[in-house]
Amino acid sequence: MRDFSRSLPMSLLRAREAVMRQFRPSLREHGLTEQQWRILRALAAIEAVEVTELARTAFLLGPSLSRILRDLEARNLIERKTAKADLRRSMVSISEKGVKLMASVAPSSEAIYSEITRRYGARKLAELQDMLAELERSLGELGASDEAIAEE
Amino acid sequence: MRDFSRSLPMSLLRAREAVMRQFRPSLREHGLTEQQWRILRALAAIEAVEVTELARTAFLLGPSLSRILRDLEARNLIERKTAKADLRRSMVSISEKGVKLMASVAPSSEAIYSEITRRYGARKLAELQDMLAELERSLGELGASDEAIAEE
DNA sequence: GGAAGATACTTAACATGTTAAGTGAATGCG
DNA sequence: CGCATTCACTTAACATGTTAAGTATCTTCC
Repeated sequence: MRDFSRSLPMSLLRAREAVMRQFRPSLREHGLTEQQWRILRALAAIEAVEVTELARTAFLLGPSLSRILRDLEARNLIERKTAKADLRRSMVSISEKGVKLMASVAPSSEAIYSEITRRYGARKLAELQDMLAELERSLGELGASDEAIAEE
Repeated sequence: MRDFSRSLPMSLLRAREAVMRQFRPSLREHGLTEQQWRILRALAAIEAVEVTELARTAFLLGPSLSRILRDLEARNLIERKTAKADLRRSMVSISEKGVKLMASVAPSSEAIYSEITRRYGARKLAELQDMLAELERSLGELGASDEAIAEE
């Protein structure tokens, strides 16, 4: 069996950890986890979104998102309103306080990203991202999460 | 601010998830999580290891590993002995039952890996792994986990 | 050889990942 | 219309990630 330390999942895990290790301390100083930061960033780009759509863009599972939104709301970093037309849906948006928090984190976050780009090389980084995207495509078509296949 | 869905951390996260989505169902059928599987694979390659060294090879933090080893031991998949020379250290090894479980999982795991390689391309896969390894190197030198730097 | 510091874990506490089950609200359709 | 199905979330339960604190053992150095 292949030396598992050189398997694709391990390579991806280690690479991602190497990257996140750069960001976590800064986020932590601002009282944010990686996931909370993803949510704020996703929200900053739009007026309001449904929870399900937010889960897709922030790449979080529903249950995780549910909990995190509860906490972010308690901290007044986001706001929710139930949609008028469909009481099941709730629209989530970033609050003014959330925007301010983002503004305070963004500079250091940008600086870290720039430093990563500088060390690894911008061209190489773009190449890597392309290859990762194609890996996703290669696997996405078949192994998607909820294929309508008989549960047996 | 950069569209975060195209950021490096997200690219790596999505790619890894696309890969792991292929493996999880098979592991699950055998009652193993991804991390438990990593540990068994790491143990299969050697006679016995210290916990700290195992944490390094399986890429798990100490506390996670502590819990998982407790559970794997309860399931009789691994064995531990405290080292004679140093009572702090404990040597971990895979049990016979653990070896058998691995043997039952390995075929499907290998098949999945082969299919991923086939879909993405062996050459491309090797290239990707090289680029990931270099990303690690680029970032590892400075941002390592425990640099002896003033706590402020 | 004995106290201070370092080491190898383990526990604790809280946040998230993951799957299954629950809840209330829309939809489809006879 | 009415009832079964689907949908959009939320809760529950258990496993892991992450940081801090705890415990026992070992090492160092006077």
